Amino acid sequence: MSVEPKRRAQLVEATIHEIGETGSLNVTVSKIAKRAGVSSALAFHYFGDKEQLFLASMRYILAVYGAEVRGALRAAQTPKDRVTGIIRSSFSPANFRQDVIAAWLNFYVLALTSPEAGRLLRVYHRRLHSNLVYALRQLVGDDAAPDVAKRISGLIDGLYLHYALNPSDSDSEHAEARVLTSLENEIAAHANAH
Amino acid sequence: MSVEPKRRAQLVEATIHEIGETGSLNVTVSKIAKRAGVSSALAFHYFGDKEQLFLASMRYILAVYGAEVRGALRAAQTPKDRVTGIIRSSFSPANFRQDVIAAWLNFYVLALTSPEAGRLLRVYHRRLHSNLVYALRQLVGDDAAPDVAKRISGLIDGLYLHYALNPSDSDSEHAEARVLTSLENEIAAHANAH
DNA sequence: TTATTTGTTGATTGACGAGTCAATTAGTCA
DNA sequence: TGACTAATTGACTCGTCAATCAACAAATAA
Repeated sequence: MSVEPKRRAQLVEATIHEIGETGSLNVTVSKIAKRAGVSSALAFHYFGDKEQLFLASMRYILAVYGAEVRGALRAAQTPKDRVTGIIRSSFSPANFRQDVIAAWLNFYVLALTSPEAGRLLRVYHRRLHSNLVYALRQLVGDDAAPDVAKRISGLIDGLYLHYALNPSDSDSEHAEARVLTSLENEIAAHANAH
Repeated sequence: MSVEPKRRAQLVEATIHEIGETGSLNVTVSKIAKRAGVSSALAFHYFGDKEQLFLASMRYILAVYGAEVRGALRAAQTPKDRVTGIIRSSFSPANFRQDVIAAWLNFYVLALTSPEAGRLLRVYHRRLHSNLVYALRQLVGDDAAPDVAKRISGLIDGLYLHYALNPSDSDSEHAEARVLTSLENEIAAHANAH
């Protein structure tokens, strides 16, 4: 079998680690390649240029997250299980890690300049949103679901940001619990409106 | 009077515009200086190096925001006025602008590598948090206030992030309304617990 | 007037990094 | 074995940019 997929994966993972360690996109292809154990020329050979390497790394992170969400949804029995599953996925060990979060944050910045990066993030947002809306309908009603979903996903991203700035004062369980509390508030607010 | 403060202000504002336009911290000192109408050497003369220029720009943005919050708090009559005042300040025209938000986002990234940038952001977070807690005490009780504050500030930052990615699908009133709705939820949840 | 400080710049440099390319090695198959 | 392809690299180019510096202008003081 060809070694190409393996090399691509090595380079993508090295990219994420490097971004996480440096905390910025100012990482050299040489450094990434060295971490992956290959020459920089090989990175260019496989990815064309630096931006494509970044985009591949984004897709990888998004794919990992997406797989986690799908798994949680598959295992869910009740509507509430679905929502909590989505929330839990966001704070799972695979996603809620310094280097991954640093990469996320940097990809948001990248999205300001790279149309393709923006597209990827928007696709992810839409999927997350529609998953949430679908799961929330039976909990807070069809009318409220979209707005509630925006508040929940907004809170998730905000807590990511806080964690990026201050990993010490909030761990994943803390953050997860905060979002779940908000969810309870939303459900209660809906129940009271009737 | 000396021209120094004027030049510093020109350079700081040019920095923010440049970051907003570029969408990243990959802006050259020359570009910034040209926008400010001076030579790049002058920027180095006044700020020492590029990072100091960035930090001065952060302090400027933080100062503008802080002044706005203080104004809102001064005008507030009731506890609820205080909280809504803080929330409104976050989405005021001066703060909720593409270039300012792009700068914010980039400063978060900068905080990952620059200790001083991290310090500045953490100071801002703490101030925002304590302002919120103080205002929330009478609305949701002493015990709940800190947690509620975290959820509200988390939501604010998350909506900033969403706006940075997708300015079209959410304007400042939309975002503000979302946070205010969450605030209502929190207040209602507290009322129901008694 | 002359001397001194303040403001300002153009020219320069040293380092670094993206991307290219010609050349080498490893692997495959007839 | 030999012919061919895939994988890989070291060395190089070209551009960019942060930072420095020597010099000059303009205001201010003596």
